[in-house]
Amino acid sequence: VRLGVSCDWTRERFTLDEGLSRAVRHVFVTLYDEGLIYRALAMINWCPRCRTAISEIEVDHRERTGKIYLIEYPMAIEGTSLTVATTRPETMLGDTAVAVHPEDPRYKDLIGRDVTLPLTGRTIPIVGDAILVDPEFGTGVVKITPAHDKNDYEAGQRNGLPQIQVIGEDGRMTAAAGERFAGLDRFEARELVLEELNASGLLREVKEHLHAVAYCGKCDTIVEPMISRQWFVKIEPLAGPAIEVVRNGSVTISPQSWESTYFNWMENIHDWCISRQLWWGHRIPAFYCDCGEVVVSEEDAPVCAKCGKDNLRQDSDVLDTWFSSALWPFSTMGWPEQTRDYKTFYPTDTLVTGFDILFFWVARMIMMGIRFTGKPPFSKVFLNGLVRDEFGQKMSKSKGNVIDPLEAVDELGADPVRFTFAILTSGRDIPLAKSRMQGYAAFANKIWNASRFSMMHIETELRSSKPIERDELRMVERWIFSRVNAATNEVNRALSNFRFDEAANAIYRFFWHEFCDWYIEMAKPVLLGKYGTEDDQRRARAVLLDVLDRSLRLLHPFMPFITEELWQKLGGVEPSIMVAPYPIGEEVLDDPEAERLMGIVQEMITTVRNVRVERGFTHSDRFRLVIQADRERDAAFYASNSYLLVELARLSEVVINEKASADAHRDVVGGVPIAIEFPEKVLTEEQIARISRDIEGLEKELAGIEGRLSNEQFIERAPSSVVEGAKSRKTEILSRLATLRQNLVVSSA
RNA sequence: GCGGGGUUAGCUCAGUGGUAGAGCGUCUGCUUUACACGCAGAGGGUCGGGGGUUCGAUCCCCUCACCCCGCACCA
Repeated sequence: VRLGVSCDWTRERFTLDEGLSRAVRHVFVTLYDEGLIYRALAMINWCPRCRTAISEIEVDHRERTGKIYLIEYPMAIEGTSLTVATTRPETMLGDTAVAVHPEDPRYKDLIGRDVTLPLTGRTIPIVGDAILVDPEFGTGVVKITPAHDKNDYEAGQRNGLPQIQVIGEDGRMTAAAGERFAGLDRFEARELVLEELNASGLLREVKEHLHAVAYCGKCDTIVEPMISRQWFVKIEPLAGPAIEVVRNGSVTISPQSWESTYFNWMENIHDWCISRQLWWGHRIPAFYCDCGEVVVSEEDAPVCAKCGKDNLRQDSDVLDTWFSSALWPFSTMGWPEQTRDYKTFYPTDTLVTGFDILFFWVARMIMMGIRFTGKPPFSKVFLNGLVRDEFGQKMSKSKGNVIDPLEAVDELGADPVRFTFAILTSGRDIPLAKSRMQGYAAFANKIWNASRFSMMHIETELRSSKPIERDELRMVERWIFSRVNAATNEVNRALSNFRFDEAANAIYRFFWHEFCDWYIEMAKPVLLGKYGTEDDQRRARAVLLDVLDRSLRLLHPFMPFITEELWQKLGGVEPSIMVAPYPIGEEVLDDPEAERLMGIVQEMITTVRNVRVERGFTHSDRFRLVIQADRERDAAFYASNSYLLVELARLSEVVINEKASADAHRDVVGGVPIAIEFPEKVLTEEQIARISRDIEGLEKELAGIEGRLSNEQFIERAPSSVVEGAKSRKTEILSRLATLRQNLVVSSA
């Protein structure tokens, strides 16, 4: 809100609202009836701290250098032994077999025999399992703990092994782990196991080992794989159509590189464990009857379908929060009723969110949306990057590099903060920097001051006065219209591609470096009544207002507060800039001739300023500028606009097509020769060196161009525009070289 | 291991098959009557290394190195 987000707060919704809860129950029951939701005993990820099952994507895998232990399991008969490798020694208490590869010549004859499980004395079999065992890894012998490892669980199923649960839901060892271990925390148990193994000489070796450890995404506790009865969504039938809509383009993901990530995940998707042993959430609408019947129903208190009893016990588990979130686009609209809201607002257009919830939320909304409404919930997804600090590091309290946006808003204002986010959003992570925000606070200030200046010269009634006659415009006015139109086109194009950085940059560049730095300065002589007629002045005011108005509207989404404030002061037609039409490009404003001529004027001004500094003249020294215009039309243009050069380049006089004094500084700008008549004849060493450097650079470039132009294949194969470009550049370099050399000759005379 | 992204100016990042850009920072001038949160000017890059395609590669292809991020993992 403080950043200027405009929402319809009457539509605020919470996933536990009654309407949304009904949608959740309806979806659950429907999927259950279709067999897409099932309850099963399976290996799941258990967080011993949260005391709940969590889904695959809530588990974070992190690389850790831990230890791997080689443990000797004595053979029952021969007095020999097998050595297994493990990173989790405490789980050996629940081992029900050891496995070897059935083709491994070292061990294959042992399959079917037994080993004694140390510390417990239990006898467990040696089995052959080609899937579980990689003979190249470790010792080629694997201990199997079907109750506490996903791969071991599957191997256990394949080999008909019993499961012994030695770690409980609280992360402590169970009675099945044996008296000495029962009640110990799983990590304390690990130490004791190692101690005892060491004491009996069975711990053969301890090595450093890099492996991934699974952590709970919410609380960072190490996850425990466990066998547990949970509810699941059979996800593949839902994933298929969700893959298809992205593949056929009915849903696009920007930046596009995320599409492959999406496919990669969706094509290897696992069934979704949706039950949670928490008290907060949507209760699972499953009811159990004493007679053993399970009733899944949308009703609050269903009766048993089999025996008719009405005192059923509801499942105590709740649903994963993402289950209800997946329904958000339509559950918030009153679905499953065909409400007016639902028909009006579903599906929507664009979803903007963080890439970190692409799987948690976006993918699931697409799957559920298609399944229950027949349409994907949106056609465009824009994923913004993670906000990082100015060096690209993740923000964290411990690093002390956190920038709180709200504090920044207090300090600098909402507009600069908002603009900074926009201009940094290129599609990757956002390296947020205080200096950046300060820079755009300066921009806000610039907007304020430019508007203040404009308002000094604008009369309010201009708003309603007759439209500007294009035929009457001066070249500089045609130019600024052409430029504001180019900026408008660029902003619109960038926004439609979700390139907020390009859009913000385009408006920043235009407003500051074209409108303020050039146009306002060029308009001043007329606005201040120094040049031109009263008509000229009136028209200049109207143009100023028009361009400022377009700029503010263009800027409004990026800086809502300041633009609204200024708009109100300017007295807009609409009640708020929020409802004023957003500018779109108008071809009639494009003006290549104005851009060409004004480009040359600007370059002339820059050249004079530049040479002024190089020659050590001050701000107030004035010189005469001689322009050699080769076309009559251009000559007329320079003549009628010479005041621009006089004012902005601080000249005494501009003359066209006259002979310049022999010792004038000569240059060529946009093909137009100019001469600046400085009062001094002799250049300093430094100035000569400077000119020589320029000459050297041009000669080098010339050599390159000549090399290309003398290459027949270049002439033949390169597009003619490129060849022509090279030729004209050559001409320009030659004339610039000639004039620069002349400057040197004069100086040595 | 599989997949994706990155390596461009001191810092953070845009960018294009045809003479390298921005913001901030740096340096030098300037009380020019909207703005010193400013104006004007300047300096600064073998576009990660190597090879290839091309008339021409920072851009396309291959390869190597390093850095991120997913996913899957060898107990």
